[in-house]
Formats: sequence, C-alpha cells, structure tokens
Amino acid sequence: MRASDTAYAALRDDILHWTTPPGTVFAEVEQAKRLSLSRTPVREAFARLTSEGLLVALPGRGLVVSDLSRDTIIELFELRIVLESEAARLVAGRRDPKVFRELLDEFRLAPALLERDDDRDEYYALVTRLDAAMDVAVGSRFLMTAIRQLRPHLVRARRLARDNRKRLLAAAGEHLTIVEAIVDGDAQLAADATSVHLKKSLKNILDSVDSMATGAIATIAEPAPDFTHKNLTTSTIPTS
Amino acid sequence: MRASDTAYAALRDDILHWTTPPGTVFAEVEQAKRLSLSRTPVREAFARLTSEGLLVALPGRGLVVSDLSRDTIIELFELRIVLESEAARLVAGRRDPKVFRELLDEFRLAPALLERDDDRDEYYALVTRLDAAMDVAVGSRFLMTAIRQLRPHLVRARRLARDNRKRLLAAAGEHLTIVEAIVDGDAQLAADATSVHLKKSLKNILDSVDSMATGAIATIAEPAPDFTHKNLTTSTIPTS
DNA sequence: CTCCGAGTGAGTGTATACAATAGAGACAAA
DNA sequence: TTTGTCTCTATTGTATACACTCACTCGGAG
Repeated sequence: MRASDTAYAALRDDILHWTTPPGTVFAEVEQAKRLSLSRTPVREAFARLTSEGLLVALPGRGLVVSDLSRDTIIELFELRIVLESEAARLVAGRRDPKVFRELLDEFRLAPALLERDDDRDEYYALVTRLDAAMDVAVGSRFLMTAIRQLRPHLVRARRLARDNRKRLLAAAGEHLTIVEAIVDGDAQLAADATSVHLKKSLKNILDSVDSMATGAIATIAEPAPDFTHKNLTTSTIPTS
Repeated sequence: MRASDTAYAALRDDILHWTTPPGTVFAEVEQAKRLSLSRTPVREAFARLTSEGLLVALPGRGLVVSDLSRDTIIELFELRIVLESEAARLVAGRRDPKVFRELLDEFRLAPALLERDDDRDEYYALVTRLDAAMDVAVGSRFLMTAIRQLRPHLVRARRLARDNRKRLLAAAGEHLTIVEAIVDGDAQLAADATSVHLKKSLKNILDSVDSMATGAIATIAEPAPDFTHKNLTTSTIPTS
C-alpha cells in the first residue's frame, strides 16, 4: 500500500468518525509527523480530501474539516434522492434478475433478523450488498461517480442518526419495496420507492439532530478549543 | 499564479480542445520538461485531472486521456438532464426575479442576434450568463458540485457538434421557454423545458457524431489501439 | 485609544535526488 | 512455436531542502 493511501485512509477515517470534528485545522507538517510520513503523500491525501469536499482550504493557515450543518444535510439528501431514484429507475430496466431475486429473498427475512439486536450488523451488511448490486447494475459511469461523491458525506451524516429498532424495521420494509420493484422491472415504482425511503431516512436523521441539546451537531464532538474563537465553527466556510 | 495551476490549465486546455486526443499518454517528466516546471506541480495537475475523469491511470506507463465514446456521451447527458432539470426546478422556486427578468428580455432578442453569423459569440456569452445566474440561484452546494463535474466532459462533447443556424435558433427558443418558466416561478415547467432542451441538444451532437466517417469520434483523432480494450473506468475507493 | 505598517513565523509551493515498481523485450527451455 | 522467467528501463512514489506567501503581532504615530 502506498504511503499516500495510508495517509488518505487515516485522515478520512478520522473525519468520517468525527474524531476530527468540523473546524479542526490540519497542517501538512503536523500530520506528516503524526503519521510518520513525509509531506508529499500527506499533501496528496489533502488534495484528495479537498476535492471530495471533506477538507476546505484556509489560505495561509492550513485545511479545515468542512462543516456539516443541518442545512447541509438537507442539501445532501436533496441531491441523493435525485441521484439514487434515477439509479433505481435505471437498475429496474437493466438489472440481472437473478441477483436481485436472491436479494429479495434475503430482504423478506430481514424483519426476523432485526428481532434480535445482535444481528443488526448482518442487516447492515445486507444493505451494503444491495448497494453493491445496484452499483454494478446502474451501468452509468457518471451517475455512479456522482453518487460515490456523496457517500463520505453520508457516512458523516449517518453518525448523527440514532437507529432504533422501529426505524430499522420500517427501513427494511422500504428496501423490500424497492427490491420488489426492481425484480418486477417497474422502473417508476423503483424510483418512487427509493425517494420515499430516502425522505424517511432524512427525517430520521433530522429528528436525531433536532433532539440533541442546543440544536447542534457540535454536541457530538467539541471542536478543538483554539478554533472556537475564530469564525470557523460557523457555516460560513465556502466549499470550493 | 501557482505553477500547478499553470500546468493544470495547460493540460486541461489541451484535452478539452482535442489537441491531445483520447488515448494520448502523459508522463510526469515529459510534461514537466515541456512546461518548464518540476514534476511536483505537474503531478498535482495530473491528480486533479484524474479526479475529474479526464485522465485515467495506466499503471507503469503513465496517464491516458480518457475515452469519449458515443455511449459515454449518452451517459453524460442522461445525468446532465437529471441534474440540470432539478437545478431549474430549484431555481424557479428560489430565484431573484429581477435577474431573470433581465435575462428574459435578452433572450427575446436572441433570434435577431443570430440572424448575423458574426454575433454567434454574443449569443454564447448570453447562454453563459444564464448558466452563471442559475449557478448562483440554485443554492445547493452539492448539486452545483455535481453539475460542475460534468462541465469539462461537456466541453469536450460540444466540440463534436456542428451548430448550424437552424439548431441555434431552436436552442434560443428552448432557452426562452426555460427562462420564462423561471420568471413565472413554474418549477415543473422549468424542469421539463430543461429536459426537452438537453435532449434536443444531445440529439444534435449525436447526429454530428453519426455523420462522421467510420462511426466515430475516432475520426477526429485516432486513439492509440492498445488502450481501447483496457478497463479505463475510474478507480474505486471503498466507502469503508 | 485606534489605526497603520513592517517584521516574523508558520505554513504551503516548488525543485530535485533517490527508491520502488511494473511493463517490455530478450532469451532459453519445453 | 510457445511459454516462462529474467533483466532492463521507463515511470511513478517518497523524502527533503529551500523559496515564497500570507496571517498574526507588535510597535509607533496620529
């Protein structure tokens, strides 16, 4: 594995897991020392993270972990709904029936799976397999690229959500509807069901966010103290 | 201006103007020498172009200018239609009426503008102003980022199209309909009119492509034969 | 007390040397 | 003739020194 990949993976994980919350400032030398690498691979990792929108350049001071406000999450899902509905529509037309028929059988068993809290991970794995199957079946390079661009931000947003069993059961039902539509080749239904699912998913996240103290995401992780007096924690940082 | 920006701009222009056609292989040292720079900024430019999908890594041999086949153009427009229709829908709801009312007046005069071939550039400039106004009015960071990602590819595709006066007049009418819908705040019409416009625009490009000899874009510039069968899709980074 | 400007330092931007790697071709063996 | 391997070489990957830029600060003038 290349050193730049190591740096990229490490920094990306830190950001996605809120270890380095929005507002955290990164500098090349500092991170190079921490990761025991030279500046070059760190620099490359920074460039990748910046192009993904996870970091934002702060002229003369370094790079700051981008903000993820309530409004940003809404914008994120607005686009996600458009893209994934379209993806579902395409998949319903182009799918390999066998693959999705198997997934359908599994999703029918999902509620049983969710009865026991222990198997929650197994359900998440199933959803991941569905995503992977869709990725393959979409067959549009550009659409997939656009969807992939959203994923890191979605991972960050998901960590704000609290998945209770009720929500998971509902989600399982929504997924079932989507897969059924795909197997049936009903493109419009697949698109609409995806839209429904994602809107409910967004609502779940927003409910979690709103129920947090002081209406703020910042509660999850306190920004480093030496940045709080700057206007970094406010959402005014442009993202390229 | 930073050296890496110089390198990026130079290479990007070459690719967008088909000076370096699909299949052209770039190497860091070679380009560094040509541009009288060190490898570092060239390397950074390569990274940016790769993340935009204009270059594709060819392990051990360098980077190759990505392919732009007929099918790719269709995929490109499939996504463009989805994104820009959505953008138009949002703008119709969030627009600043004054700005678009002015644009409306200008588009009403567009046919007269197009009567003389000389003023074609002026019409292109008007379209550019419309795009810029929409960019501002959309108000969604993620949607705009996604649209911007398509632009370089669209520039490449556009150079395959032959804009005759008839097509331009029709396009002017389509634009007029879009702007009218935005001024009226009719979101659905704005979206649909955008979809219509882009589908006609795609058809125009495809007609141009198809009327070229030997099925292709390759006529413009012969791709090196040994890259066409390679798997040139962009590398996939796991979402972890 | 406020404002302006030069100094200072932290941080990025660039060049370049050296290391690692992966294709390409030659050559030998089956 | 084919196939496997070995070596060579072109190209990228990494480290590091040095140059430059800009934000922050401190001091002096108003």
